[in-house]
Amino acid sequence: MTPEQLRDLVRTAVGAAVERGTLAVAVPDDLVVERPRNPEHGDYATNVAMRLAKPAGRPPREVAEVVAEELRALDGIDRVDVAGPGFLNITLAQGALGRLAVDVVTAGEAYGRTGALAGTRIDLEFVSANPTGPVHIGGSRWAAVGDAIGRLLEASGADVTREYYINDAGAQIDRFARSLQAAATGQPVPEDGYGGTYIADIAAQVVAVEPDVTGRDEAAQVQAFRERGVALMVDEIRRSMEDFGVDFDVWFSEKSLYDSGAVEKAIGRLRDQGHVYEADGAVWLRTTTFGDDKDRVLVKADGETTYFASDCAYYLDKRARGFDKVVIMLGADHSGYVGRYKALVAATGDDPAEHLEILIGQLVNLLRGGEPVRMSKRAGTIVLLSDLVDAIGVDAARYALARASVDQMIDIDVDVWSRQTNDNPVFYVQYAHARISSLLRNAADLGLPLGEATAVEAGLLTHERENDLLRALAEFPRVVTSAAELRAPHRVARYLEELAGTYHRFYDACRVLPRGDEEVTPLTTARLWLCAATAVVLRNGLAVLGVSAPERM
RNA sequence: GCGCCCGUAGCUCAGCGGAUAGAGCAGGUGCCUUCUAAGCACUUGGUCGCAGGUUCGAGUCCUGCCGGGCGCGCCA
Repeated sequence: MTPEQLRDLVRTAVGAAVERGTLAVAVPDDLVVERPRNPEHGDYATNVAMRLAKPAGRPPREVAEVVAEELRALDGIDRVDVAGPGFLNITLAQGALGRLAVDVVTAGEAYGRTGALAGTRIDLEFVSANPTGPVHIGGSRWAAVGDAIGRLLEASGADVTREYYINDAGAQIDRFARSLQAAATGQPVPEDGYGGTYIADIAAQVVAVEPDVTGRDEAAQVQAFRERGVALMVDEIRRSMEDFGVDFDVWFSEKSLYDSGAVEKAIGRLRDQGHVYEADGAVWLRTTTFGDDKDRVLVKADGETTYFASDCAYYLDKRARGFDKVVIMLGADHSGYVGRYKALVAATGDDPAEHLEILIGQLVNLLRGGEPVRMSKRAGTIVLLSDLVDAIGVDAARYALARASVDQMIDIDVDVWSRQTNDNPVFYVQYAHARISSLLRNAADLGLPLGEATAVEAGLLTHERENDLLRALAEFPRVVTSAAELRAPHRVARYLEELAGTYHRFYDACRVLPRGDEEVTPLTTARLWLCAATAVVLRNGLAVLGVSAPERM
């Protein structure tokens, strides 16, 4: 039995009491059934009586007794105790809990998935690093976390489009193009240009494709380096994302919004809606109407449009593509962007609370040997996502980046991370999976298939460690659901660490396979199912994080 | 100055109003002729930054302070 099923039983019990007239309240729909920390408090506990005490106008413990009485009569419940201030401590009937092992294996990949967001189309934008250089280590966090959030939303049934916004318009792209041109022609790095070694690589690639490029006039050269260079840079970024296990569905060009006239149209639309005005020679969007700190410029006095102007067009484009919700993940260095973006959405006539969600994640702190490293594209002290992957591998990198709350700043010391790969909890989790895989291989070698689900005597799983493991497995769907709701993939990681620990302790205490000439018993089979169920949950959980579940280590 | 985030064990961090606050690492002591020891058991370690408030109950919510990070451009 899962906590969800038990919650339904509790609801049924409350309803029965109301029916009977022993309790005068409305049946709550937000009641909580959870696994108590202390095993003496039963398999599950609920605070429903404490929540109902006030509406019922009776002491919590009295309400608890009433509900407990109804609950005891239900199927699958062994005992119900009233404890403390009014908790109901519930112990499930033999077998009701163990049956979960069979249910999990049967559900397989579907275990933990829900339909909570079925029918919702979500556009999820993350990373979106400028195509003026490779993705550095700061962007790696958003790659790991953003993709995991996408997987979580998908696990909740949402239709997710992963999107990368390519800032291929504007001044920084001009600087990039001029830097390429300078590198190709042997000139020094321009003022405010980019000087990393990758610039020379890209420049050489452009020249390889267009050997005569350096013979053209200045403007034509810069033009060619801009187009070819950006395309090559985007290719490189795409490759590093793919190598990291992140596949974007859409690579959206900012420049295309200008080329198609979408930016002009967006400004026109906002003007028609009465939110645009002119002052000091510039065109402004009156975002203060919608709670922003100050109004924002769309077109500068020199006639150039701002980044914000293309954002207006970009948002409208996303909505026109049919997304119900636009989610954007940004680093804390862009937190000032939230207010104006919400205002923009409101100005278009949408409700920001419904259609927009901006997730802010704290920045990574890059260290080397304990010393802070200041990254500079000019000085070449840039540390790349690929450097991290080369050092510790995709699994370890993704896991380490995703296991921290995005509200928390994290230190990445490539030296330390490289040296201490065995300290990365990912291996603890993966090891549990490899261990089970090995055990199931051995079982197969002994001619011990799992067999028919109906034949499993789940009631035999009565050992304390077995119960711990079953309860942990039962939690998984709730962990996924809440992690998805909170956009907090780190919760899945932390859960997996607990599950792995629970499994290791079970493994230590409960022999699964017969040794020597021992006989195969129904308990052997039941435990095999329990192991298989654990492997399923470890796989499903790791999959949410984009981390592999190895069969051997 | 204003906005957002953080402050929990020696270190790095979990803890979406619940019972005796947890994990990893670091330190100490044990456990492999039997399913993977990348494991397990035991053990050391806490004014949950400080002060008020809200309530049956606060690490969690509110207010004010202290300390740290980020942001407050006709930059991106």
